[in-house]
Amino acid sequence: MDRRQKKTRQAVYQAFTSLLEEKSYSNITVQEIIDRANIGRSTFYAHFETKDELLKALCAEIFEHVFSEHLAKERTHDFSGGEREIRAEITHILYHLRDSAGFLRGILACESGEMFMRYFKEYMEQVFEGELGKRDLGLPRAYLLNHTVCDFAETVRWWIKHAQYSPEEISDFFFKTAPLA
Amino acid sequence: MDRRQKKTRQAVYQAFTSLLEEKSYSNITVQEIIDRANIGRSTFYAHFETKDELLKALCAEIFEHVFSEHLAKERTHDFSGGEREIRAEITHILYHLRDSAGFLRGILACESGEMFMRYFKEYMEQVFEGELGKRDLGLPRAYLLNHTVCDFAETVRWWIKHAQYSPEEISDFFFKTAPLA
DNA sequence: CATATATCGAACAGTTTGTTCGCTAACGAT
DNA sequence: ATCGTTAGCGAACAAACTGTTCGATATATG
Repeated sequence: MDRRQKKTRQAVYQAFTSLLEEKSYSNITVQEIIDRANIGRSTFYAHFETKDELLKALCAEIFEHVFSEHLAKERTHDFSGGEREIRAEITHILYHLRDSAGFLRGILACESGEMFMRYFKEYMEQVFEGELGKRDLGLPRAYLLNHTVCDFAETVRWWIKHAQYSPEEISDFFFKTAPLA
Repeated sequence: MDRRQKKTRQAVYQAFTSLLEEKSYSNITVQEIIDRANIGRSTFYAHFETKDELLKALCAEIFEHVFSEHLAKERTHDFSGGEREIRAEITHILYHLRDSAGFLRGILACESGEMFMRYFKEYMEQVFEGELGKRDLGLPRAYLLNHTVCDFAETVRWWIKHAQYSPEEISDFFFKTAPLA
């Protein structure tokens, strides 16, 4: 990709995340992003159709990082077998998420979080897809998957607000109630 | 309150909910609400500062209804004792929510569903406060409460999207994984 | 160097928002 | 029934934001 394009995208991501740490998503205007990124108006629209598309692209970038190991595993069909593996994977993801805590705090600050959470859950679905408990609780599979994914996502959200816990502790919390056995 | 004011508020609520059944919150403009409610522009702004304030007021109105029984119980210090009572109460709340399903679909289908969910969870905290399982799982109480509240809220959100289930079935689903025993 | 392409930024039309203000209509207390 | 008070009306307005266009300029890449 052209160096200029990379520079522009980087400036936009940077401006956007720094704005997200100050105010909620819906109160941020394209104009503010443009001003802070120091780019021309038409340049922004050459890269992103809307503010929503920008958020989507940014989330994809973040998740590319957070889920990199999982996606690599999937590509090589190296599906994890037991509970030990999924525990390790979850803890791993939590470590990655902790690195982005600043950005997450901004984007999860109330209203703005919804969209991030939606994308996050999409990725988590892939992680939990084959890991749902074998014990049949008499629940629709779709319900169980949604339950587990939301459980984890809300655990992460809670963690961001109560930052005193370690990834291992949070992982423990999650597995104490999750129906993954 | 002045009859005229009541009439105006009613017209606005009505217009807003009917719009929410057609399109998502963020795509509804104040102008549309005004047009459908058949009121003057300045009249709307005399009642509500912003669209968000309107949503807030409407949520408060809805919850006043949905949680009326629970709030009455709390006022008379008639705290429920066993699992049977809380199950009945949850089912009751689900029945109330089903009545507002059209409105909920609109409000949950976008970014600002977050706002509704936040208010909803606030109320649900009161409901679950004294009902957390006695079995100590070694989890912080704040975590457990958040987990349970989010679990229920997400169950409701899932239900709105998969409307083929009855309140009783959804209540069963919820209690199969909830740590309330 | 030469060609392609990214950026710039001003200008534009179209929306939406929130406020103001003079007028009219409805209310409710006496 | 009257009368002072209050609510609603709606046109007009300034301000902000959006998304697009276009010619000029700067930069990248082969």
